[in-house]
Amino acid sequence: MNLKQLSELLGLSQTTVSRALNGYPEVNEATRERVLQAVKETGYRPNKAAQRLATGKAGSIGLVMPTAPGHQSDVHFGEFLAGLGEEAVRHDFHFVIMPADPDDEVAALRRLAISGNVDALFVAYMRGHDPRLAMLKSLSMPYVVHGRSFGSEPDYPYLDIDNEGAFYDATRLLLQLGHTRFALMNGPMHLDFAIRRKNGVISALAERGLALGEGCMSHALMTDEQGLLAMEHFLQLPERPTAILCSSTVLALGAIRAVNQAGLRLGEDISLIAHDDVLPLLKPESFSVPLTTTRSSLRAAGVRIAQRLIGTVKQAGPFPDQELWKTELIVRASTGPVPQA
Amino acid sequence: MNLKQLSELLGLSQTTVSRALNGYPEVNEATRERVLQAVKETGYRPNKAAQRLATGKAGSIGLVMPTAPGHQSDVHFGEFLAGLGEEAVRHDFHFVIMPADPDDEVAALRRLAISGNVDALFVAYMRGHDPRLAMLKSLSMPYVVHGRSFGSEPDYPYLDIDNEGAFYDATRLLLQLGHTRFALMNGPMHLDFAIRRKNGVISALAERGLALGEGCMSHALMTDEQGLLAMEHFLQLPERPTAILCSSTVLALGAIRAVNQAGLRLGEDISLIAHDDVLPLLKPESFSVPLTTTRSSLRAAGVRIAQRLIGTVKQAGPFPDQELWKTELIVRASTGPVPQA
DNA sequence: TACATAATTGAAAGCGCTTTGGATGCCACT
DNA sequence: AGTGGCATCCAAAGCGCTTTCAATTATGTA
Repeated sequence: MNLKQLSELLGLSQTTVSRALNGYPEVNEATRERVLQAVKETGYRPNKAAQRLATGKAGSIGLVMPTAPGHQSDVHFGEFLAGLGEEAVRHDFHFVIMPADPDDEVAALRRLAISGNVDALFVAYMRGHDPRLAMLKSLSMPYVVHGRSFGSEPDYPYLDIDNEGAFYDATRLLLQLGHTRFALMNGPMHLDFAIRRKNGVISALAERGLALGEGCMSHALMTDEQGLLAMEHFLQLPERPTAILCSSTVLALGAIRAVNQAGLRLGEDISLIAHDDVLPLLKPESFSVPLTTTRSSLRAAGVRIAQRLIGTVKQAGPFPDQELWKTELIVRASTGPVPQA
Repeated sequence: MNLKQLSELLGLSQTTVSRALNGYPEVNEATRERVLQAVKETGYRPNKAAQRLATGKAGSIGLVMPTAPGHQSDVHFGEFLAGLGEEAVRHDFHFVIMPADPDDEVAALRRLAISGNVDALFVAYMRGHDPRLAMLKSLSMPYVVHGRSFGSEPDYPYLDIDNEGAFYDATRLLLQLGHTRFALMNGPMHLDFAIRRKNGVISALAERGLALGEGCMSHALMTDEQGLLAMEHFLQLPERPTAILCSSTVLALGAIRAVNQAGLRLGEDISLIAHDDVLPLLKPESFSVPLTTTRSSLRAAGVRIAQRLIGTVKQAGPFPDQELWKTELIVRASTGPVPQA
């Protein structure tokens, strides 16, 4: 069933039917009723490809998903997607996901943009000096970046959380508790958030004349296994750190296992603060020793970015171009005063 | 830059250029070279919407993602998607994800199909007597179901793992170790896999004249928090179970925390077998007590389903319509002989 | 009653691509 | 020279929708 058939059925022109469907004012209310009724009865749905071709709008936002054999999927991706979806469903938008080899993201993004399948782009996993920014700017298609790109001019639309501030605050809390030997368990080194979190820690320490010790910084994928390994490493250090900053509750999971296995007590022998993306599968408050965290909902960020993206496509008023969300520092039981030597 | 402009630039007809690009044989090799060269220089990309309209093929597979405010995202979804993506990227396919309220999945699936945005559908989160099957059959669009629908005639294309067999085998192992008091920590009750796993457990027990005790079965979202709660409940039972079957390593995470908090030892006081979807963030072998598991890679299933879907769209030979994958039972340290009373 | 104005409706021209159904020219072959 | 076959190429017809421009009818005004 297509427009032509439907309009013949109704004895109307395609024009009028199309207008009735799209809410144009110049069509008689009675006719509109009739059309709507017929749509219900026939189950007619406009062909999106044709609509897309005619209007240039697709009602979709595009994103690339890094993937490859052996490339580990990322919990955070799914959670973020849920946020985007939550908003998209309200506007009858959908996503076009372009899977791409992690080495090929720039090209994949360009392909996606040019494909004509999407109205706007969402970009994540930002890196320092990210090469995608230049490409995006040249594209004349709306986009929003999740995160920022350290080292690039901040003249692009983004939504980020204050990673540096979060880890600065977390570090200060631990300093106030008397800790002096710190370690940072971070995400992959090239990612923007990792860079900023590191800076937050370093600058808080520097204010007290301290620094991260030798071997007290790890960069790894954020899985529990990597958390375990990193923590085991920290615990073997001659000057064992007493305060751990951790980029994810997933990492913390493994880290805490290592602490337990070493016979140490979390919150007493070792203090730990993790960043909490509010993943539904892992609640810091239900850890056996509830975790002190810096918190910011990944999902909420997804919702917000979808709002901005969809709003821009629909020309629904101006949105702030750049948003930096503060994180909350929530103190629970995994942090305590430095143990007496 | 569109086809018309490109062809004018080359002094050829759109027909010839189109053919050159799509590998038709009736175009002179020299001309084809020339065209390809021009494409490189101009950066021309065919408009997908137009291609879609003309051919009826979109190079995409569609899926609906259940989402709503308050609806928890699911780790397994992301992992599965990674598998789909891994295969899709090889064929230059992409996904169209339709977010939908969980109550609205049938309609969302239909919208997606009719939208003309996709060539094939992938369907997951199957339920008993799933209403989507009838709709899919009426659709004349290729699809593959991940899982099955208990209670429906198995006359649809699917890929499933042998959930019943897995939990049957796991239960038998525990029976052989002398356990008699069992509990099952399952996923949401309406989901097909949960039904079959339950059946596997029940039938293995029945062979020994045993059954699940009162209150020894939980159905919940597969998060660590729910695992914790369920296990706490089990441990308070007057006839405390000694053998736990668990539908996910994520649930196991919380469950084990409860075991530890109760001062019990995993693999001694309590034996536990979990189903392992091979999530990269949670490796059963790196639990402090490595987990005995039934294993089947969710990601591999994603890859396979993508193969079938894309193969069908590309008409690349026949695929088996129904696949049932065996799981592996991998014995590690979380299972041991029943403790002496 | 005559004419301007508003309210409805349609015809037809695209959107950018694929593909059908010829053309055209060149060659071998009889 | 005449014919058929082959290799190339092209014009034009869609695919299903939106939208411009124009036509028609209904309404209101002088």
